[in-house]
Amino acid sequence: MLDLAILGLLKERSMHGYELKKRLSDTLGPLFPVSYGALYPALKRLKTDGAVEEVFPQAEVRRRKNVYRLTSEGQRRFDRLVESFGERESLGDDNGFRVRLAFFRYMKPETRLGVLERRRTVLTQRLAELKERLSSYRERVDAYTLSLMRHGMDSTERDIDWVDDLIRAERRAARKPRRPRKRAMAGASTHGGDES
Amino acid sequence: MLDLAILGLLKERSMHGYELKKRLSDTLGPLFPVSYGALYPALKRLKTDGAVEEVFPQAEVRRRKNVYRLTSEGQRRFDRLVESFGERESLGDDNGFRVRLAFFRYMKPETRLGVLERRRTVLTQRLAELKERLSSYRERVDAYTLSLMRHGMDSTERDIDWVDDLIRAERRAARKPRRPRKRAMAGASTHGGDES
DNA sequence: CGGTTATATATCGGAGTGATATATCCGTCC
DNA sequence: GGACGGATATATCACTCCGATATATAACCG
Repeated sequence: MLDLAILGLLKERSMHGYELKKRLSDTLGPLFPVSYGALYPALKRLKTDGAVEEVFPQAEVRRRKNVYRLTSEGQRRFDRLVESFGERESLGDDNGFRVRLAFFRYMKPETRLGVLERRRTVLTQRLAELKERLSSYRERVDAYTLSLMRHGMDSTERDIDWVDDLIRAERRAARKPRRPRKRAMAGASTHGGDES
Repeated sequence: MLDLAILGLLKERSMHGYELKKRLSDTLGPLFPVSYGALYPALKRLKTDGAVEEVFPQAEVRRRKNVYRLTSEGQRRFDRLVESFGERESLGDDNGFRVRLAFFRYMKPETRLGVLERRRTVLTQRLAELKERLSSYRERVDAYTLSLMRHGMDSTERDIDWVDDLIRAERRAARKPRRPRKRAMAGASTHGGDES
């Protein structure tokens, strides 16, 4: 999860921890919160595993920033993580999808479609579960819980619509390949946000 | 978080771990996922802290279920946890609000309003943050991330509307006190679900 | 009777949170 | 110029939670 985000950012260029965190928080903000307590241990882990390596900038004494570069092993790791979406990810893990979406540009079109479709499946199951619970517990729960369930269903339905838009846009782009260059994704652009 | 849910359920009646988990998953389902790996340690902790105590049902050899009862210390703990909403809870913690809502019936009207208003503040801040990021990074992010941000804003706006409905209903109920008994919360019932 | 499913508790490694500590670097106000 | 505050930068801590797994017994059913 965090690994994926780190590896994804390092694909663009080498960075140090603080910058990584800044980048993630700046663009995704509350959609994917990152804490230092997770980030620095993750970097250490990735370094141990050989997915990233430390790079020492030209000068000599500059030992205050730890700059990391993606290795080829890290490249492979990123691809593996991307493909694995939907296997380890649980019903409650919405961040996983968001992060993957944020790095969609690095994936092959088929991979993108696969991720979107698995996401759709998860959301559909969630919706079915909520409907099921609502109908069998309607009488027994209080008005607050009822409202919670209903809003949960509404939100999930909207998330599904959004994913459907993304799927449609992806299919459209697959049919008439890279023409609009800058103007892709037009259909999906009126939607935003995600999750439960 | 989990503590609050456990304590809240035990207010109704004494239960053992498995039943607790079942109850939570049955009513809240994917809106508040509970794992045994969190539940059993939490029960042990609460017992050590004196918030719950083990109760041995009449018979002698029935040592297969560990039934827990809420103590008066546990009662106080529940109240404290409820009031503390918004202090420890971060931007990313949407479960906290959901669980509290599921136990709203045990709170005083003022407490309910307080929780709702703090929730509203968090969501408003989140929305502002998303808007801010969208406007300052619009040119630099790809279409996928853009769509993600937009959907995030949409969802957050809907969440705010929902909370507003709940607040209105709460205020209404405060003005003409407990008349409709069963038919409270009418205004908020067309909405449901939550979170980014 | 044996097999499957539901009930029930426990524990483990790994990962994330929120807090805190501790530096250095940089601008700027007096 | 030097004190101060804020941004930069890394690290670690206790705690909580997740997902998986192990291990029982009870209940149902053909």
